[in-house]
Amino acid sequence: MNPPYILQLKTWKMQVKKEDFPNWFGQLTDEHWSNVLKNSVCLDYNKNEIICKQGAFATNVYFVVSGMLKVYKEYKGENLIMSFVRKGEMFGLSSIYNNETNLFSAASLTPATVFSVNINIIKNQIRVYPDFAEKSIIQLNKEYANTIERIVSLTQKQLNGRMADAILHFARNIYGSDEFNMQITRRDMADFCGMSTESAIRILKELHNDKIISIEGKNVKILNKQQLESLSEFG
Amino acid sequence: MNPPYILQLKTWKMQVKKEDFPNWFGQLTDEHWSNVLKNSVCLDYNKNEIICKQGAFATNVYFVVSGMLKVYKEYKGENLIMSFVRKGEMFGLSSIYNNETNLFSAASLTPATVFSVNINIIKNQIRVYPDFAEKSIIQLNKEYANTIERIVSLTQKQLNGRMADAILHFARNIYGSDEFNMQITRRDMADFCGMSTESAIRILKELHNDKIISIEGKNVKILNKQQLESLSEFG
DNA sequence: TTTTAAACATGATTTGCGTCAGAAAAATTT
DNA sequence: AAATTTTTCTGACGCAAATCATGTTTAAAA
Repeated sequence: MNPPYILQLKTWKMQVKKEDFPNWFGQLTDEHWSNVLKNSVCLDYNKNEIICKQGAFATNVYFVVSGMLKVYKEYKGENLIMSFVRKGEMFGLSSIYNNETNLFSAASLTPATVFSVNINIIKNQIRVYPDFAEKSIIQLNKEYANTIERIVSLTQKQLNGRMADAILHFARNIYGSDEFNMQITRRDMADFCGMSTESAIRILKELHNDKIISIEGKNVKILNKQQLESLSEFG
Repeated sequence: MNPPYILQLKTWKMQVKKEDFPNWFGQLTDEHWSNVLKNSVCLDYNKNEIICKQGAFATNVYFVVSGMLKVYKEYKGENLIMSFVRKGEMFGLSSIYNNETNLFSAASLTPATVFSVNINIIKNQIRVYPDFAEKSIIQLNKEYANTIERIVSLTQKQLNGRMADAILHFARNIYGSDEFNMQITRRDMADFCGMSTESAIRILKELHNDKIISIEGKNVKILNKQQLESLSEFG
C-alpha cells in the first residue's frame, strides 16, 4: 500500500482517507486505520443495486464514498424509505447489536462507491476507544431523532404535510439548496412519504399548480418557502 | 449513608442497589456508584404525573424502580405513545446528545418511583468505561429496533393489525402472560396504536365479540392467539 | 431503430377510519 | 350519598386517500 494507510479503490480514480470520515476514523492511529483497512472492502455499484438486505446477517457498517443510496424497510412488497445516504455519511450502525441481522435494506439510487467495514472491527473500536464509542452514540442519537421526526410526520400529518416535509428535507439536508435535481423517482418519493405513487404525483402537481414549487421532470425549485413550511406545520 | 452505596428512598420502604440495574451500574466500582448516587435523586410520583417534558432541557436519565410509565411524543395536542417503561427499565438515553433537549415526554400511569441520574454523570461513564458505552449502544440499538417495528406497524398496517400488535406486545413484553390487567385506559391504548379512541374501543369490542380475546373492563385474556397473530401479520 | 418496460399522469370508484353526537357506566371529588 | 368528571360505548356521517383503470411519456434493452 502506497502511500501508506490509504485505500486505493479498484477503479484507481479515488482514494479513501481516514480524514474523509472525521467522526469515525479521524481519531484512529495510522496503525489502527491500517488494521481497519485490512478488514474492509470498497465496492462500486451501478444504479439500483442492493448493498445489503434486511434480515440478512449484519456483516458490515457502510460508508458512502460517492453517489446516493436509500435505506429502507421492506414489508409485504411495500418499501418505506427511512433515509437517503450520501457522500461522507454512513449507515448500518443501528444493526450491529440487532440479533446479528440487518434492520434495513439499502440500495443505490445512482452509481455509487461504498466502503464496507467489518462489523467486528467496529465493535472492537467501540470497546477500545471511548471516543469512538461516544461518536457512535452521538450518531445513533442523531439517527434516532430523525426517525422520531419521521414517525410524527408519517402518523400525524396528512399527504400535503408529509410531502412538504419531504421537499423541505431535500432542500435543507440533502441538497442544501431550494433548487435541486431530485435524482429519485416519484415512486421513491412516495415510499419516503408513506403514500401511494399516484398520491405523490398528484400532490407534486398540485404544489406546482399552486406555484408553491415548480417541478419539471426531476428538477425542483421552491417558489414559496413560507407556504411550504406552513403546509408542513398545518397540513 | 448506611449501608454504604445504597440509596435510601424518601419513603424508607425501598432501596436502590446498583445490582437492580445490572446492565447499567452493575459494573461500576463502589466508589463510582457512590459518585453516581451523589448526582441522583429518587422521586415518588402519583398517577398521571409528568416526569419529563419533551423539548425541555435534558437533565437526567431515568430508571424505573417501581410502577409503570408511558414515554410519548406530543404533537398538536395529540400524543403518540412510544413505549411503556416498567421496573428495572430505563429511558432518556436517546436524548443525551439531542441538542440538550428531551426527545419525549414521560408520565406515570400508576404510582411510581423513579431514580434520576444526572446526564453528565452518564456521559462521563460512557467516556470512562468502554463497557458502559457498549451497554449504552446495545440499549440504543434495542430501543431503535423497537421504534422501527412500530413505524412499520403504524404506517403499513390498518387498525386491526395495529391493535393485534399492541395486545401481543402487552402479553409478550410487558406482562409476560396471555392474561393480564392492562392498567391503561382505552385512550392510552389508542395513543399507542396511533388511532382514535373510538376506533380503539370499537376494535377491542370486535375482537371480544369474535372471541379472539375476552375483555372485561381492563382485564384482557387472549383466547385465540393464532388468530391474533394472523391479524398482526395480515391485518 | 424498434420493442419492451418503467415512469408519469389523471379521472372514477371505493373504503377505511376519523369526526361528531349523544348516552351509559365507572371513577373521583365534594 | 350526591355531584361531577372521566371513561366507555354505539351509531351516523363525511372525507382523505388508496385502489382501479387507462393512457401517455420517457427510458432502457433488444
